[in-house]
This record gives sequence, structure tokens and C-alpha cells, in this order.
Amino acid sequence: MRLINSAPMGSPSTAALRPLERSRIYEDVGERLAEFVGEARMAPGDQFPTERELAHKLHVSRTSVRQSFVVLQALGFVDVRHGEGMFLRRTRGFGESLTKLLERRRRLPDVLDAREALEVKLAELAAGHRGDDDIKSMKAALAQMEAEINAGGLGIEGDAAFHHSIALAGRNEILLHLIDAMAEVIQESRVESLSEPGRPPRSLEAHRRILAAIESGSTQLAAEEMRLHLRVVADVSLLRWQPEPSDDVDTRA
Amino acid sequence: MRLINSAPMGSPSTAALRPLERSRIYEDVGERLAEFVGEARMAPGDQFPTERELAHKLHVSRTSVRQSFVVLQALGFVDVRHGEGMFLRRTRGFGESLTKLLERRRRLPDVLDAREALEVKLAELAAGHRGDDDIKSMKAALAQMEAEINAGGLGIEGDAAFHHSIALAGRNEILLHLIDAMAEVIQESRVESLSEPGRPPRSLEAHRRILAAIESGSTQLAAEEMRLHLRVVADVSLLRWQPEPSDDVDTRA
DNA sequence: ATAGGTCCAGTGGTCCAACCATTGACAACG
DNA sequence: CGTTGTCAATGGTTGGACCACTGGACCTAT
Repeated sequence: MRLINSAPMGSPSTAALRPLERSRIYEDVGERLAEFVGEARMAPGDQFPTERELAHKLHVSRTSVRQSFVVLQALGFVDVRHGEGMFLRRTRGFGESLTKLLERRRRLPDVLDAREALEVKLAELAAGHRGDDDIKSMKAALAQMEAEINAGGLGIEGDAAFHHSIALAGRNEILLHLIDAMAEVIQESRVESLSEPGRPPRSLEAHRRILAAIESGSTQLAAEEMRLHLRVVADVSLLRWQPEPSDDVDTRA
Repeated sequence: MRLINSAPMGSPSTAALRPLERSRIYEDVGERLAEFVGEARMAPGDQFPTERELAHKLHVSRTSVRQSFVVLQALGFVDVRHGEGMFLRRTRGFGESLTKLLERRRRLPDVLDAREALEVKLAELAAGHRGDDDIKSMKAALAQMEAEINAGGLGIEGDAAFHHSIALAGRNEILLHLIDAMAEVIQESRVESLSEPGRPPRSLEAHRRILAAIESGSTQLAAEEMRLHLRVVADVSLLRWQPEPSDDVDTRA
């Protein structure tokens, strides 16, 4: 009797026997709904079919349909009104959450550009508001970073704390929320950048210049210093990055 | 027999008889979970109690608990692993979706700053990539705006189309997603701004300058023109804006 | 005729109880 | 000692029941 795939681990890539992945039903329903919105040419304000009808048509339980809509509502794509029905709010990017976007398609350049857009503005705002507490926490973060580096570390914790304290100092809940949502991917690029030989001290120096600019109250200078810093970080990160073989086709025009 | 509130409509504001609003259970559960994360000092990676246990403790059905977690997962705050349990991913801003944030706390300055952060960068990126199709759709949008204005309108449609075509030309899905998520509130500020006497023609002119900058390929100039344009828009919008009486206290530090 | 009230069918909101699918740990086996 | 089987715990899904809200149809008194 011939044994198939007797090798204990790391056997050659048997394409057919790759692990099959099961998605959750409410995700599938979400995709179908996205299709439906397109096919039915739904416009904002239009009403969806009933929960019961959708459940029947899609051969799933009403619970699953509801789960889909609960998510869609949280993402702001639909309005659910008790006793009335469910209505479309906006069409573009239907069903696509930022989180899923960041997980699925990790184009590093996009992440770095988005980060720059947000953080440069936050530094500018921070320079405009700059409270004593804000400055204090920034200095504390820099001290922490310096200590980490002197101890032979990369200063990752301090780096993260510094950028976060600036984000807080910006006093803009929307931008803060966006930066927080991207925290994970940003953290990855941070580690990469600081792993480059000689980077941590230079990064610390750049941080000092940013802090000085913020403390001086010059919004323009603060923005410029932050931009400069992030461009350097981006360059280093991009060195190691190479686009994945396109696993799917970009359907956008 | 004395009738209370016999006035047919628009009776004086009886504070106690304001319409009471009922929240959905899964939203309440979400808030409790946020509390719990704080009280229990949960850190990323920590495991939540079982669905069944939470349902029992909170005196709600397991279904409601699940709906909460479905949302939390979509927003990227928790990881739900079949057969294992539910785990915390990130702490900051727990349970707060951008949509809810934009609905609840409509601080116009925040919106305008966030818009500037995103659109300035998008204009810069657009100038870097600039494909023929992109330029073409921008020109079409400007033509539409001009036609609207000549017809006595405000050019709102054309304005929106112009900014959107730039966002598309930026070739950055993350920034595009963020702008789309803010589309509604941005649209409101757009209407306000263009309603100001004499605004539409001036806005059209600013758009032409932006387009020229993008077409020239100068990323820096494109960014600067967009920033200038948005600052003017912001000034106009802010004229009519006044902060609402603070209906709740900011709990953040 | 019409203003007002009542009733009711349709819709989303919640709950429950059962069962399926996956995981990890542990015991049993060779 | 490693392999295999078993099992309990956990999330995933279902169907059905009932509640709460909305809007319109219908009725009624003026």
C-alpha cells in the first residue's frame, strides 16, 4: 500500500490538497448583497428586500441575514429602521471595512502614504494646540526611546508612544480614530525601519526636531519635520518590500 | 377632564416628554464589553469570556452577544476563532466605528482638518500618477461644474465629481476608502460652502488651478493648490458653524 | 367631506433550544 | 514514545416563536 504524502512536514506543494477555507455565512451574504446592490442598480435611499425574503431566497436563516446587516449598519452602508425596513445609504466600497482592506491587500506604499497624510496633519494640529501635558508626554516618550536604545534596544516602544502622544495632542477624534485603526500595520513598518542598522539614533534625532517644532508652535515647521521623518522611514521600509505576485486582478477602472 | 398637551403641534419644549430613544441590545452589550475591557485591564491577545457565559451574566440571549462580536470583529477590535474563543485585538477606541463617530460628534473643524489631510495627499499622489483617463474625468467634472453654474446652479455635482476623480487618481485604496467613509459629512460642508454668494465661480477657478498642477506633474504644487482651496472652503463653512452646547463631557485625558 | 381614532398586516428586534463544526487536551493504544 | 481515538468546550447556524414599531386601511362621529 502506497502512502500518500508520507513526508512528515513541508511536503512539496500539492496544489489540490491545500487547506480549504470556509468563510462565515454572514460574510457570504454580505458579498451577495454587494452584488445585488450592483445588479439591481440600487441608489442611496432605496429599500432592500425583507430579512425574511432574503433569508428564503439565499437559503440561509434569518439570523445570518441579520448578522450581515448588523455589520453593514456599523460600517455605515445601510440604515435599518425598526418597523420599516432596511435602506441603502451609500454605494461606494459597499461592505468593505477598513480593517478587512488592511488585512487583505497589504500594499506597503499605500500604508505609508496614508500614514504620512494623517500624521503630518496631526503634527501640524499638535503644534497649534500644544498643551503642557501633551508636551510632557512627548518628552517622556522620547526619554523612554533613548533609554531603550541605550539599553541596546531599538526604541520601538518609545517611538510608538511618541507618535501616539502627537496624535492625541492633535485634538481631532476623527484623525485619531483613523490612525488607531491603522496602528497594527504601522507598527509593522516601524519595526522594519528601526531594525535597519544605525536607524534608532537617527530616528530619535528626527523626533527631537519634531518635538522642538511642535513646542515652538510653528505649525508649518512641525508638519515639515514630520513629513521629512516619515519619508526616511518609508524609504527604509520600502527597501525590503516587494509587491506580492498579483493574486487577483484590480477591477477598478 | 383636563387634557395635557392639547396643542396640536409645536408645543413648548417639555424637556421631560422628549421622545425617548431605545437602543438596540447588541449596542448596549458592546458598551458593556468596552467597560469590561477597561475594568478587567484586558490587553491585546487576551481572551473574552464565553458567549454563553456573557449571555448569562448580562441577561441577554446568546444571539445578542454574538451580534455584538460580529460587529466588533468587522471593526477589527476582536478576533473570533472557531473552537477556541474570542480575543481582544486592540484596545484604543474600542467599539467606536468611524461612522458612529461622524454621526455622533459632528465637530466641523475636525471634519475639515481630516478632509484636508486626506485630499491634499491624494492630490499629491494624483499628480505623481496622472493617467490620461484620470485627467479626462477631472476635465469632465469641471465641464459639468461649469455647466451647472452657467445654468444658475451651484455646481455641487461637478464639485463632488472633481474631488472624487482626484481621489481615484491617487491610486491608494486606503485613502480612497477613508474619503468615501467621510463622503456624507463632506458633502454637507460642500453645500454650505457653495451656497455662499459668489463662491461657485471662484471654486471653479481654484479647481482649474488644481487640475493644471496635477497635469503638470508637480506633486508639490498640486498639494499646495488643493490645500489652498480647502482652506478657503473651510473658512466659509466655519462662518456658519457654532459648537453645539456640550451635551456630554469629554472623558479623554 | 373630513378630522380623528382604531385596527391590522408587515417589518425589524429578541429570545430560545437544538444541533453542527472546530479545536485542544487527554486517554488509550500500538 | 508516538500515534490515534475520544471528548468536552467553544464558536457557527438554524427554525420558530414572540415582541415592538410603523404605516396605511378602515371606521366613525362631527
